[in-house]
Amino acid sequence: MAAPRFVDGYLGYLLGQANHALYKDFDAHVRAAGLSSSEWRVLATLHDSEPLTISQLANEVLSKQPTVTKLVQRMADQHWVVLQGDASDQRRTLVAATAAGKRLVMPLVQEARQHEARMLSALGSTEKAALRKLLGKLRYHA
Amino acid sequence: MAAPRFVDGYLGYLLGQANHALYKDFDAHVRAAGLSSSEWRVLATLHDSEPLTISQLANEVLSKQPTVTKLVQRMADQHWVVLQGDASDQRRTLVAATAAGKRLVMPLVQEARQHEARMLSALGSTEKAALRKLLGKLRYHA
DNA sequence: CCATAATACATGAAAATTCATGTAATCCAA
DNA sequence: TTGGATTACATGAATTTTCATGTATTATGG
Repeated sequence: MAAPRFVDGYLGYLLGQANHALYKDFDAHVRAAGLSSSEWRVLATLHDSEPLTISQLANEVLSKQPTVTKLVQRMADQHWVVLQGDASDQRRTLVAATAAGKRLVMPLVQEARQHEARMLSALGSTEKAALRKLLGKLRYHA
Repeated sequence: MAAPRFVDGYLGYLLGQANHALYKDFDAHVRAAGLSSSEWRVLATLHDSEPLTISQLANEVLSKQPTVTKLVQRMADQHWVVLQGDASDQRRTLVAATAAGKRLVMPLVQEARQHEARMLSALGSTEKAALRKLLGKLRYHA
């Protein structure tokens, strides 16, 4: 038998693989709706949220600020989001989902819930709770 | 109290956040060694592995085939990997880490082990085992 | 106040990624 | 066999992301 590879036991690798498995499976739905995965993450975040600043959004969607600046500019061109200055701090740009953006993403959110349920059907309810708790701990501890 | 956002309960989001937290923290070490995160993943995979084809590697590092083709070409220019045709199937290109590539990545692998241990120190040993098992299940079930 | 620092974002250039497609090698069924 | 799929990879063009930097606004210590 071959010696086990480093990556096969490495948490970063396991997390990445699990994350990718979830993402890749659902990506077809996202593309079918006419969105890129970045755009999906933005709209999934904004559709039931207060407007967020560029930086807050960058943190949410795990990207860099210039990436998000340009991403939301493209999305604004398609009228999926609106950008407006924050009156209380003129350095900030607030990003909000438009009605059109919400209409576009709503069915996907429903599909995401169903997809998640299918993925989690392999786990018992105790395991599900444990997983969420463990992921939360990891994220917090980083 | 504000209504909970969709993303805050969404598994994909939690996985992504946990993954990013792990990655972001370690990325400074990777950059300090003169590697991009893609290059780190390639060398971490190859340093204790048999040579892999481009497609196998793309699957391992969660990228697309053209991305990896060009990535390993750049890495070959720096003599971190070598590319050679597979004699038994001339369509294939095999990628292997060079001695220089291994020397470069070895200290990082050690740091990764330590970093992982620090991250996991928030969890008990039962929790650690549970986490690995759960991630494995998710990945398999996708 | 004021000068300085810090914050928030935009932008141009460079780099990386991805898509669409092309080519060559292999497989396989008739 | 052999001709049509299939597989594996490379490549050019387009897109996206990132880096480095610049500008404007807000915070803060003296």
